[in-house]
Amino acid sequence: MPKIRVTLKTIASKLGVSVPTVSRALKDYPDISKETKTAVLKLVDELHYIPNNLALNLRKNKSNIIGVIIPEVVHFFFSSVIKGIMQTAENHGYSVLLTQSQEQLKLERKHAKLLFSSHVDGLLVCLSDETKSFDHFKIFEEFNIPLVLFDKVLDTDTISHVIINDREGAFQATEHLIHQGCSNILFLKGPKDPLNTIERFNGYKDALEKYNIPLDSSNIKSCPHITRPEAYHLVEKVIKEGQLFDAIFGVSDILSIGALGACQDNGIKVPEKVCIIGFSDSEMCEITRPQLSSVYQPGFEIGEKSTLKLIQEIQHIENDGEQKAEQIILKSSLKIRESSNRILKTFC
Amino acid sequence: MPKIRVTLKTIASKLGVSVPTVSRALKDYPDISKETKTAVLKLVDELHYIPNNLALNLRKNKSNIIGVIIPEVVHFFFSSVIKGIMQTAENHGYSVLLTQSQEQLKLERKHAKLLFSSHVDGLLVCLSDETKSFDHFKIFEEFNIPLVLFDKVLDTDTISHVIINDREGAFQATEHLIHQGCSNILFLKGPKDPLNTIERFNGYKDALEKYNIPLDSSNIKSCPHITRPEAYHLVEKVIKEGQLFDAIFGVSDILSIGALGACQDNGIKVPEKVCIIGFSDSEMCEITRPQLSSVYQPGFEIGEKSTLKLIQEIQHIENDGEQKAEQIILKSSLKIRESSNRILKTFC
DNA sequence: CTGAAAGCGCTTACAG
DNA sequence: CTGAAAGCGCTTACAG
Repeated sequence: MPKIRVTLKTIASKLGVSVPTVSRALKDYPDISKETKTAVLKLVDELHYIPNNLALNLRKNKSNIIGVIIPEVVHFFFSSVIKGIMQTAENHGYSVLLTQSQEQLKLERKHAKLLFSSHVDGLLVCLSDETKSFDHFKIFEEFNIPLVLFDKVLDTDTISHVIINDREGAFQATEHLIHQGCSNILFLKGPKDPLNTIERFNGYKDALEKYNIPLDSSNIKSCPHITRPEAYHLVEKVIKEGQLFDAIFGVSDILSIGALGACQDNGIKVPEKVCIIGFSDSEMCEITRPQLSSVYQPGFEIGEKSTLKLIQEIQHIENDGEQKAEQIILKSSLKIRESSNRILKTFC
Repeated sequence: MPKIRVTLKTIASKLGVSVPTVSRALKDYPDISKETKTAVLKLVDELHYIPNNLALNLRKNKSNIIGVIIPEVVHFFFSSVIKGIMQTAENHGYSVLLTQSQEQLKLERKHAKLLFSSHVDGLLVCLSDETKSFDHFKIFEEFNIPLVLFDKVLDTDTISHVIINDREGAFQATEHLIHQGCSNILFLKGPKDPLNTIERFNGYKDALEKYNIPLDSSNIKSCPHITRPEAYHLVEKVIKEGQLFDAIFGVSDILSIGALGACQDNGIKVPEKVCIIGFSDSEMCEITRPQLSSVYQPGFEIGEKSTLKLIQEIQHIENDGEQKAEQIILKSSLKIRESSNRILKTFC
């Protein structure tokens, strides 16, 4: 036989007082007799009273829940972001309702609606690659529910967002390759062009320009599904066809790792003949031989900063403040490892 | 100025009918006039009415939320489990409230309480390594809120759980090493011994016994933090000290990968001199050279099956059924790759 | 110091 | 076919 949940009513009737009195005793109200307070606290403890958040939320019109829509969970970068979100949310008394768009606009829409009806206090979204407008988030704006975007965003100056400086990161990576003596650099990208891929490409271009290296469009290669075998076969094909190159820059580590494998299996020494660098600095970079250089993308920090910004907006709104959108740009940084380092070789 | 949320009241007053009538019109009640129904539906559409789940939940005493406590998010295996949970939950109309214990009993406790007060309909837990009892989950049992454990469990026949056959998986891995001609097999384990590590050790022992290989306790090595550098340095030390071995079985891929690096950097050929196999079959296994053999642990399926079991229990309870605990054991399987394969070498 | 009343948004017997 | 009433568990002005 399951127990009946202990409510304020249970306690009130056991004590012969009213429900509001119990409620007040629990919340350290100024006017409340010492006796009732201690009696209430004693019973609360004995009966293991746990407040019903559902009722609280309905009453206060506040759920203390943050909704999250993320394209993919099984991914080093995104899971780091989630961790940053969860830890920050928890520290501020919020819970996290997590959903996954799987890069589909349809699912993103569905989850936005669900999270709205669940009365989340705020929403954290990394847009799917299919998303080209903010239509489905309009209700959040209308009802003053804060929305903060991170990582993959669209151009906006009305919605706060946290991104990294993709262009600068890609610039540094490309410049580094050039400093290693490379000038014929393959650029491996995904299929569609979300804003951050475009920015990475711009960074690549910037660096070439700075060093007066003409941009060769045949050096731009696309891996529609962003998988390792895809990059492997693509680079292998390039090699077999005799196209020359002395470096590879992949917009994602997994692409660079596929490229590395293709070079190795076709007798091209890395970094001696070809330098390779990736993007994200996932844990896999330390596992390849040679270890893979990469542009570090601070996932945890992105989660942390977006959540802080969101909570700040939530509190601001609760105080009836006007809200202005803010763009937060985090710094990426170069992690040079063996795959692009012709000077020193380190191990482990 | 934020809009006021549209409620049944808004619609009722615009239409000059009562709130219950609107409610009934929306839910396809039998007795309801065609006219009111169409009028209501029209307004619902125009005003973009979205029901308030908070109110619904309070009323129905059901949240359609599943609580999840997982030790770590940034982890290939766990994130696969989470994906399985989320997809299955979503397909059945449930949302997921995700929390992370970080392997700490203290946090697990805290989250259990929080999830209880959030009135989750059921709870999915992978126990932290520190957890030695079910005390903090007792309230769920008392109030008939289903709990399903997965992966890391304690011995129980009152709580349903989904695990893999760790012992069998480890047995197969060890037997495979023996078939490769190995007989002096290092066993790398973590610090504490959660049930699944013990089972993996038992599988290792079983295989040695079957082939009459004496168990050498100096072959059992511990990596307290389960990190790659740890395993690297441990195995390097073993090599430098001249302890002989011809194979390594790590209870986690990351340990085996560290071990692989140590062998390679110390001139020990893999798999020629030493065969190596890991556990989990994470994506990293395909990235090392040689690629790492591993015992596949079906993460997505574990998430899927636990969620299905949980939902089944939730529905069973809603129908006042008695509940019996079930143990679901999923099969692991061997993924043989280069690191333990002396016969054929494959690439890519 | 404490109780009665009202209300958050919804649903469901009970009347009519 | 529809409304008035009650209630899910809580909080907060309003009286006294």
